[in-house]
Amino acid sequence: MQTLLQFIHSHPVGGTFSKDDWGNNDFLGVTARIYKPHSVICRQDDNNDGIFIVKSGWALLYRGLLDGERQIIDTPLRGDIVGFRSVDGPRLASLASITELAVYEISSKKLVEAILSEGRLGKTIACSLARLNAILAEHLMNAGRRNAMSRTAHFLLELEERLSSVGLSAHGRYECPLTQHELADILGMTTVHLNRTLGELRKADLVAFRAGHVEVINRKKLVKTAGFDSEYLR
Amino acid sequence: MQTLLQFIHSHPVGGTFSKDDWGNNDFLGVTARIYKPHSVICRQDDNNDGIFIVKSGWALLYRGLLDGERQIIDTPLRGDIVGFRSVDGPRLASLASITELAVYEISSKKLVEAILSEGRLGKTIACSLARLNAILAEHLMNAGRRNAMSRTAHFLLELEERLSSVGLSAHGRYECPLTQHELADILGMTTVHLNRTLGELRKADLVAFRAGHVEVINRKKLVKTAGFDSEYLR
DNA sequence: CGATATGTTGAATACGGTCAAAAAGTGTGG
DNA sequence: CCACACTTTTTGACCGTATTCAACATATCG
Repeated sequence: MQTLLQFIHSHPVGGTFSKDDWGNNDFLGVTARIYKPHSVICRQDDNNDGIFIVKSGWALLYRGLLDGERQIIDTPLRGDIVGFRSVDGPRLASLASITELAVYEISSKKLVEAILSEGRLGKTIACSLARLNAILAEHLMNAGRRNAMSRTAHFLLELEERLSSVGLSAHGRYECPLTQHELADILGMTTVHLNRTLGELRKADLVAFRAGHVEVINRKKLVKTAGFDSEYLR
Repeated sequence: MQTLLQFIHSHPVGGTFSKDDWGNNDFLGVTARIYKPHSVICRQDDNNDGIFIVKSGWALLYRGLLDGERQIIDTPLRGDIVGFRSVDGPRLASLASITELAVYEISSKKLVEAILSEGRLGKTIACSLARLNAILAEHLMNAGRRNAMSRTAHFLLELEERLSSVGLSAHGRYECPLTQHELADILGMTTVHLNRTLGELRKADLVAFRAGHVEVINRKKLVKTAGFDSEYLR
């Protein structure tokens, strides 16, 4: 069973981690816990303060509204850190698995202690948060200022880029287990409208999303309709 | 002229900073630079890598689309840190002043060095980023899943809370120099529709936004229409 | 095979956008 | 203090994108 330490040193774990930045803490010895597909790893408003690092699989980080609507905040992938808060307090979002999911869980308190004693770890965490920030800002642009077409196109290109940086995409193709319902909750639109939009993207030979598989067909045109620039994912 | 060090130790600078967390770095001796209203402090795609800490005044952090639309990502206020990136590279967003604005600017490189040698600073920066994360996630919920009414209500409540934590709001009243056009670019809607929405909020005696001044009238009903819970701002 | 989740399509509706113009506010110089 | 220009706010009429509701088709799974 691979420990967190071994995972951090293993081949492509995003631009997030550089080796040796994690000091020598006991939590590096933890092994990943495996969750079945569609299980809830932690729930919004819960009071446990663990932090998760995704080892493999797909997950959803989402916040619910009182009226039952939800917005998916992010789809944490291999190497992403989830759940760091600036203060003690209940969780702001829920985390659920889509596929089988392996995550390392470490105590928030211990992580903060480790940051305090090892500057490089602080930098690592700060950089990971800064990247998530950039992603959230781009999602905000999506929801606020792009129409259904370019929004959808943009997110599919983002996924490709993120997956490819952890070795899970190549040649414009990748596996994507998201349902259209989940995609809609990411993009802030209805399932029905997303479905029609995906249809249009397919008909225009830009990108095909079907059966858990995405294929970029005409990258140039797709990038143009999306207004996509991958700089924010670096 | 107050140095960054003195500022950090001065009375309410959010929950962002705790005293003594900044170690002993030369950049703590910088003094704030003053910008006139409506000046551009830095521009998206620029290659300077400075980091800004707002001392006083209102600013806008925004990203532009190719078609000329823009989405305002955040309104950094007293004590907020702007511009930290996970990697070297061009700026992802522009920063502009609305009012006269005083900001400390420090070199990204020096800050990272300081983080590496002083764990407490890493923690401080990480916490600041985590809070910004929470704010961005909430803005994403706004744009994605709340209608014009509750979205507007929600943001006005957020501003009140954020301002109050740095001593700039009390008794449900605060100064807010944002134009309706800027507010619309924050909320991802058009000026015209925002104007009508503000009218409705006023007519319903929930909150009044006029002449650079906001007044919460019926907090209970406002919180309810917004679905507002301030936990994410802690 | 039946049950449930997911995807697809159609028709009616609504929320917010677009376009245009007027009213009110702000600032500047004569 | 007024005239002028400019920005910001407000209002009206019309339009379009995305939502809603509903039905049906197609996978997926025990």
